[in-house]
Amino acid sequence: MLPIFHPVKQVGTLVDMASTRAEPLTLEVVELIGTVVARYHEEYEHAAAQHSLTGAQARVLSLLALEPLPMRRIAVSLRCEPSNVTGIVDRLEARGLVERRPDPADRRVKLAAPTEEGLATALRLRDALDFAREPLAGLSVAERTLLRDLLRRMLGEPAGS
Amino acid sequence: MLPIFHPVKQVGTLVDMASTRAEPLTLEVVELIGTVVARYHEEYEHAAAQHSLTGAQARVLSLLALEPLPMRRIAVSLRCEPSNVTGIVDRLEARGLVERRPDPADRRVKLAAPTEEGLATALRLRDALDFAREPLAGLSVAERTLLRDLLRRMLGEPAGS
DNA sequence: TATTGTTATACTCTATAACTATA
DNA sequence: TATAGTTATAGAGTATAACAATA
Repeated sequence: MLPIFHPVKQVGTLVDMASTRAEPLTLEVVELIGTVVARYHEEYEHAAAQHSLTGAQARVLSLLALEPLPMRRIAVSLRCEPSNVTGIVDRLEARGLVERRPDPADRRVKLAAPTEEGLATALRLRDALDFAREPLAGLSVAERTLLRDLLRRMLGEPAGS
Repeated sequence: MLPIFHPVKQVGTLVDMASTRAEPLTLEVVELIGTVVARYHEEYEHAAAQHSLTGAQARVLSLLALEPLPMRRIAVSLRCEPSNVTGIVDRLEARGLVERRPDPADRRVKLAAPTEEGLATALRLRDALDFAREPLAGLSVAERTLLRDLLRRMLGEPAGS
């Protein structure tokens, strides 16, 4: 697994409650997705913790590893209030993983950018996130293609290759 | 979507970083799973918020709706320290959604159980979690079966029906 | 002694509102 | 006037450590 995110812990509760709305197959798929979500978060939090980062800090650092961003844009990506980003970047900056630079085009803007050490940490973080990559290796190319198309359709995306 | 969980916000960052380890197909599946995870959490948090519950509170309430549990068991399910459960159950109890009962078999134990109102809230919460149920309806039975088997294999579970 | 639940403490994330400096 | 970022504040979740009651 690679992307982003936060805490998660438990699986399989509501699904078990008498449901009159969905048949067993659908419920089982829902349950499996719940398990995937749980696994995903555990992997992510664990990988972050290995670098003494919280989930939010790891998300921001990973985001900035792609490109430096204004504080505002970080908030949009994280879907949180801009005021929260101040603290998260403060902590990353205090650890020397991120720095704030002025934006030549707009003096109101501060661009958060990873330091060399921050970039290295982000790369190591990514390599630690093997949740999806490893289990996916057990599927053939045809199966992964199938899974991709099914997930795309489930997410309402175009199914094409 | 039904089960459990917590915050999540952003998708698709680390995946985009130059990866020398996985080919494009696998990375795309990983990205899609990240999107599923994000969607899952948004749905869950939104459903919880509709009942003025936090994600953690909704998780615990949903868990107890299946069966009353000792505080310790709740902590195990949530994968957090038992001391945290005290506060979460406190808040649910203050709202009249949960109550603490003695365990006749062991006087050290307190069983957390949903009140009638708590049970009703848990059921309404479940009904609000349509993330998986609804998009899954767009897949045929054969496709859902396929998705189920692929997810099972990805999670290292037996693939049988 | 070991276990259950709680309390006390400290840190992080979160949203809201008010503030500043720019635009 | 509007926007970017910050500060101040308060609530919630989290872990750690120490505690009382019970086993």
